[in-house]
Amino acid sequence: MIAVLRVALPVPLPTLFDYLPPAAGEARAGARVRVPFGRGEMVGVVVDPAAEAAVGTGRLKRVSEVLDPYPLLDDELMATLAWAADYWAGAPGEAFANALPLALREPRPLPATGREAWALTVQGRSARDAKSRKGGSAALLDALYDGPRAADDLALALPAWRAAARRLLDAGLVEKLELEETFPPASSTPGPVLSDEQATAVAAIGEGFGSFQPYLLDGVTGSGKTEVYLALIERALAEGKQTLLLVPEIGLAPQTVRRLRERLGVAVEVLHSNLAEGERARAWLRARDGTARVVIGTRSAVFTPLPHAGLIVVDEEHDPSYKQQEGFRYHARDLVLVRARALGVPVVLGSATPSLETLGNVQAGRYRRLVLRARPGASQPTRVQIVDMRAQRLDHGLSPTLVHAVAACVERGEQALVFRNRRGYAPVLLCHDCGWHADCPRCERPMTLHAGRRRLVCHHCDNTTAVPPACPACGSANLSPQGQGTERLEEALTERFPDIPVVRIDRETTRRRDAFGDMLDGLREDKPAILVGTQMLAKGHDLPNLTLVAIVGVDEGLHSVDFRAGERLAQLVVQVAGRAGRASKPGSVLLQTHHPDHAMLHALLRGGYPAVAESLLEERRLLDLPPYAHQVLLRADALGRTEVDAFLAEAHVAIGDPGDLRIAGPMPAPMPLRAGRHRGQLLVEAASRARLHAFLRPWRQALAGLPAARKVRWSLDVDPIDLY
DNA sequence: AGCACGCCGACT
DNA sequence: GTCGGCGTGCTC
Repeated sequence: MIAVLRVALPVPLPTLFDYLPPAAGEARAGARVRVPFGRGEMVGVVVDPAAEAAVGTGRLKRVSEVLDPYPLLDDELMATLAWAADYWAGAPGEAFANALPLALREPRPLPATGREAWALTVQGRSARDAKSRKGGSAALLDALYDGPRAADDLALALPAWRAAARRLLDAGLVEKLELEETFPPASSTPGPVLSDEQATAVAAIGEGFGSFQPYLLDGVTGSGKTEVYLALIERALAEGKQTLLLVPEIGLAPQTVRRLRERLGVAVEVLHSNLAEGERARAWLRARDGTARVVIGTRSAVFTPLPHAGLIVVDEEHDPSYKQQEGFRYHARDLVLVRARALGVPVVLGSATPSLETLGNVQAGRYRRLVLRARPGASQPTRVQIVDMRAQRLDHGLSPTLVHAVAACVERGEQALVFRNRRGYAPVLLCHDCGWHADCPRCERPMTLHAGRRRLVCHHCDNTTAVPPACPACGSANLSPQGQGTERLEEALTERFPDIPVVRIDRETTRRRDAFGDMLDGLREDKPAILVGTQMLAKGHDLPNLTLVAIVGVDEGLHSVDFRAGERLAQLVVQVAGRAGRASKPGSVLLQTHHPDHAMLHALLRGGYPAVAESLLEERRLLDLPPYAHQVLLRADALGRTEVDAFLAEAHVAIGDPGDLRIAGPMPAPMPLRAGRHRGQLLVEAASRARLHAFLRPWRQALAGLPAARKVRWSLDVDPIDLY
C-alpha cells in the first residue's frame, strides 16, 4: 500500500479524499492544499499526511500545490473539527469549511495579518492646515492629524470614513498602511469596584485558571455579568493568555466592542458574519499567531484558533442562535465545552435564564454554579403582575388595565415598552360574512396583513400578495383583520397617546443598517415614549428611562406542541421584563393573558425563572426528554408528499431492531407544508449520547444509500432545538 | 453541493 | 434541424 494524503474538502459528502503527494513541498496535517476535484480545483485541508490509500491507486490524483508550509489549523482544532463532524453527523469537509474564513478557502497565500491603518501624507498635512477640504474629508484629515489610525478604529469614530478615504487617497492626501504591531495599546481603564457576589465569582473562576472546568454564571439582568467577564479577561491577559468571548447574533453592538477595547487596552478582535471576508480572515490569523488577545464573536467564532488559550466565555448561553440551523448543524455552546477540555481552560456560561441543558449539567455536578442576585442599578425589584384579559373590553387587543398603566407611566415622564412577538398589522384577514380567510397557498397557513405595505405576507415563506378588495369566496367587502401585530399596536397607541412618540422596533422598521442603533440612541434621553416591538427588544439594551414592560399575548407559547416552548416562553418573558427599571427607577411588568391560572405563569410570578426552570426540568426528567434523553431528528421534504413518506418509511425500516431506542414517527412536521414543499420527520431518542451515536453512525450511512433518499431533501439534526 | 452526461418538447 | 428540461451519477 502506498502512502497518500487524506484531505477534507468543502463538499457535503461523508468522506475524506485521498491524493498522491505533491510534486514539491511537504504537506503537513492542518495545512491547506490545492487539489484537482471533479473537473475543477478546490482548496482542502490535510487531515492525515500519511494515510493508507482507501481506493484503487489508479483513481488517485496528485495534490497540485501546498498552500501552507506550516499547519494553519493546530492539532487541537483538527481534533475538535473531526469530533464535531462525527457528533453532529456532518460531512467532515463541511466542518472544516465552517472553521475557515471564506478568504482562507481561496487558493491564495495568506493575507498579511498586519492591521489596515491610514495616515496623512505630507500633502495631506498641509491640506488639513489649509482647511482646503470640507465635510467627511475634513473630518478624516482631522482624525488622522495626530498620527496613523487603524481602519476599525476609524469606523467607530467616523461611520462614513471609507468614502472620504477613497477621495483623499486619489488626491494623494492620505495613504494606506499595514501596521504589523498592535496599536499603541491605549492604556486600560480600571473597572468599577466589584460587588461581593461579583468578587466571589471572579475569585472562584480565577482559581480554576489553567484547567478545564465549566461554570454557570447565573445572574439576573443588570446584575453585572459583564463586569465579571471583564475582570476574568483582565486576569487572563495578565497571564499572557487569550480569551474567546461568544455573544448571540444580535448582541454584538459596536458600543460593546468599544467598551471592551477601552477597558482592556489591548487588541480586541471581532468576528461576526457582517465583517468583510478579508478582515475576518485577518482577525482569525491574528488569533492564530497569538497577537489577538481577546476575540469576541458570534457562533462561528467558536472555530477561532487559540494557541495561548486562557479562558472561554459564552454570554447568554441559552440563546438559540448558537445552534446552526442549516448545513452543518453544530451547537457553538456545546462545542466550546469540547474545546475548553482539550485546551485545559475554564469555561464561563453566562445567562439570566440558563438553558435546561446547562441547568441539568449543574444538577449532575458537571458544572459549578455561581449566582449573582443583586441588581446594583435598581433600587427596588421589578414587580410582575398578571392581567386577566377575559371579560375585559379590549381595544385593539389592549386591556384597559394595560392602557392605564401605559398612561400613568408616560405621565410620570417615563417610557413604556409594549412587547408583542408578531410583526405586521394582523396575523389573519377574515371574511366576516362567510368565514374565508387569506391563506398562503404554499404553506396552508394564514397570511399576515401588513397595512403599511398594503400587502398580505406569509411569514413562513415570504410569499406576498395584494390585499383583496373583497372576499374572493363570497364577494363581501366585510373583510376584517383578526388579532394584533406590532404595526396595529403602534397605530392604536399613537391614536390613544397622540402627544407621546410611539416607536415601533421590529424587522420592518430596522431594515436599514444602523436603524436599530439609531432608534435606541433616540430613546436614551430622559423623555416619555412608548416602544412597540418584537423579540428584537428582548436582548440587553440599556434604556434608563424605561420603567414599564407590558407583554401582550404570550398565550400562543402556553399551548405549543414543542416541548421546549415553556422554557422559551419563560426565558423570553424574563428577558423582556429585564428591560424595565434598570437605573434608579423601579420597574414593573404586566403580563396580559387569557390564561391567568396557567401553572407556568404562576411559578414565574412566585419564584421567577429559577422556579420555572426547576419545575420544567423535573417534568423533562419524568417524561424522559432532553437533557435526560438524547435525540436525533431526521427531516425530509419534497414537492410530493409520497416521496417524503416513502423515504421516511425506508429510513424507519433501516433502523432494524430498535432495542432500547425510542422512535416517534414517521410523522408530518409541525408545518406539514412550507413554501410548497411537503415535510415529514422521524425522531429517535436514546438514554445516552453513546447509545445514540452508536446507532447514528451506521444509520446515516444506510440513509445515504436508500433509493428514496435521492427524491427528497433530507438532513439529520443531532440535539435538535426545535422541531420545525 | 456542483457539474457533468443524457434522452425528449418548442423554437430561431 | 437545435436549445434546454431536470433525472441520475460521480467526485480521491
